[in-house]
Amino acid sequence: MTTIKEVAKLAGVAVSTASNAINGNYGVKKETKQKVIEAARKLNYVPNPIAQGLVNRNTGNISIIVSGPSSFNLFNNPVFFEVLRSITQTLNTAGYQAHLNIITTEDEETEIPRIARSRYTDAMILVGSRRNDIDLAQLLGDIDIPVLVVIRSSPSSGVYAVSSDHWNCGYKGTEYLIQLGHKEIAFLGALPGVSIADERLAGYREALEDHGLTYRDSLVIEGDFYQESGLTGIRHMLRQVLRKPTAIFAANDLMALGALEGMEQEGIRVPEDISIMGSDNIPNLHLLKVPLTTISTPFYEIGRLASEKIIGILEGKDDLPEKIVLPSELRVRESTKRMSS
Amino acid sequence: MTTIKEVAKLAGVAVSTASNAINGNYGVKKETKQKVIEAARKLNYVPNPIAQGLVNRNTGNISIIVSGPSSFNLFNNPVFFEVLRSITQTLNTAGYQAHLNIITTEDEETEIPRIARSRYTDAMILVGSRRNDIDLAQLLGDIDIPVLVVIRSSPSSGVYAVSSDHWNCGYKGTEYLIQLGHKEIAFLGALPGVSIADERLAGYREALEDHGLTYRDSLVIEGDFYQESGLTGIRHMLRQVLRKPTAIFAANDLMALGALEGMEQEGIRVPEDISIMGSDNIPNLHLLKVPLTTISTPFYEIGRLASEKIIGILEGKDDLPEKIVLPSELRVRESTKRMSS
DNA sequence: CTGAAAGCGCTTACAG
DNA sequence: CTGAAAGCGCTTACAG
Repeated sequence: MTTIKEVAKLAGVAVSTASNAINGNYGVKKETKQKVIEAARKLNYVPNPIAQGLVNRNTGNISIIVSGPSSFNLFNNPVFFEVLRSITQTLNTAGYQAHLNIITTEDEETEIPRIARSRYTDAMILVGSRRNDIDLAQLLGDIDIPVLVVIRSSPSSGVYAVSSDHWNCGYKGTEYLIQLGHKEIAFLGALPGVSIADERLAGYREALEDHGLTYRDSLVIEGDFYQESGLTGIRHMLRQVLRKPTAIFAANDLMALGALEGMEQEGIRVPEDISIMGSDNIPNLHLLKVPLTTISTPFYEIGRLASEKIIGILEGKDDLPEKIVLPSELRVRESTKRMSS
Repeated sequence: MTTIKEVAKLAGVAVSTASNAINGNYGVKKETKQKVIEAARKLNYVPNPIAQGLVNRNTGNISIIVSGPSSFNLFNNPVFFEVLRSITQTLNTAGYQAHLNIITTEDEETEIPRIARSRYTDAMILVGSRRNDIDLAQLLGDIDIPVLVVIRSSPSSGVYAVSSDHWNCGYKGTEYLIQLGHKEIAFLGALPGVSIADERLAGYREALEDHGLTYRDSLVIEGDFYQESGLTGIRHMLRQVLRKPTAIFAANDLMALGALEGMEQEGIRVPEDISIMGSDNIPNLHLLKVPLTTISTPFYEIGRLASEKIIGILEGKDDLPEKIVLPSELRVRESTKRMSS
């Protein structure tokens, strides 16, 4: 590995002028600069980022922390890879490295502070945490590097967020079902205190009320945004409730998949007996037994803006708002149908 | 950020003994060691890995490079996240950090050497490259840090590999179709020079021949292991060939999904008209219109062993073989049926 | 067992 | 415009 010392030697200058020539910081005569550049090229010189990091007090690394359920065989969501892809590409293009950590909800409490203190990273981007806002705010309060959460709203000031409009997603989805003539609409994915769930639920509720329908707790089903909870949640609800809903709004596609499975097990046909829609628009929904109507979330765009925001903060040229909210879109497929009443 | 200097000061010793006490390298009196440990604890001392890296000449980072097609909207495979999850967890448990790079096939040529030379990383794990073995061997030949490829065989000596038995996968899948009475079996996913494709194809061919069936080029369909190629490949084949196959072995599930879609567009029923099976066992195949029969690949296990292997190499206690091959299993669902002849 | 010194590869004031 | 010196936070021989 060639060092700046060797470059300086070949160019016949001091290491400090070699450094200045390469980084263009201080005034360097044109010719000497040329000599140094030439020597560096000849020797295939690549500055050692570790050494640079030591003096510059930064690492060029940004940690992406993906958090998921502790039963790891449930820990899968096609959304994650899409977000990782856009974050790492944006980061790399800007000359940063992405550190990846994949942890469980339980480990957040020890791992997040550990990673922040490790000095391996200049900032962190949080993906997928299902911790409620109050606890998350507390956990992130002690972190002294920039923190950004993605696909959920900021739990507290000082924590940046890039997300889509969850309230609107809940509202728009529910309104669509109402327009199809449904009056008994269930909500799948209540998770009190977690903003993404609270906001989608609030949108659902307001859509109902705006259209003169009654919000009822018995039609609100808990779910943790993983598939299994959709399956168990829907089966439980179907057995409990006297008047079955005619439609279900699921707060994400994964739970909708679970619900599809649960309804199949209960002998309920979709959409003939019950309509269902999801949210997110994960890949290949059109190939399902019942192609799923959903509301898309712009994951690639979210990841891109999250990275740009974090880089802006680190480089002191942050021109994006503290909270970025992107729009989402309805994608109608075959799991929802007009009431034939 | 507290440094070892402050720890040493509080403990009343020199920084070198503080260092020795903490790292336990040289002999240190029990009491002084205690004093140092205590001081470090009190000050919440975390060694700066950047500084350590500079003297130890390692970074503690391992790069995971995921490579995919250049048309990025096609770049999605649920397999990737599963592999990332197992690699990063294993790496982190052993005290290493995962660097993530997500690139395109085209960029491999510039990015892989760049990452290797960047000094940001001690080793690299390659995921998803569809470059043919000869070119890959050449590309990796110049890399002077340990390189391991995952889910494909090693293209050359010096490159480590952790994979499943692709030949057996092709053989076992084809044999299953033969046992169902099929005699005209197509292979979807030929990609000459790429070991995973070549090996699955070789297994397919040998299964045919072992059972007295003729291998025919016209039934071998090209595919790049992404979904789109399954769709176009199958449509093309169905229009070209005179005698339609009664079954298809797809070299991965993603192409099988594309094929499912293509056959639907061509008005062909699965499995009534044509049986199809995939490989990999990605999530939620049981929820498809036609639940897909497949051969599972142990992705989590592959990622875990890949990380252990790389760590073993870096730490000089490598006790795993240079090429690790794991078994895969048949998962029968509804996309394959017995010939009713 | 302990500490002073040198050095990892770089950058940043500062003198000339 | 150029170079000698100091320093980033650590570890590693080496002298005592």
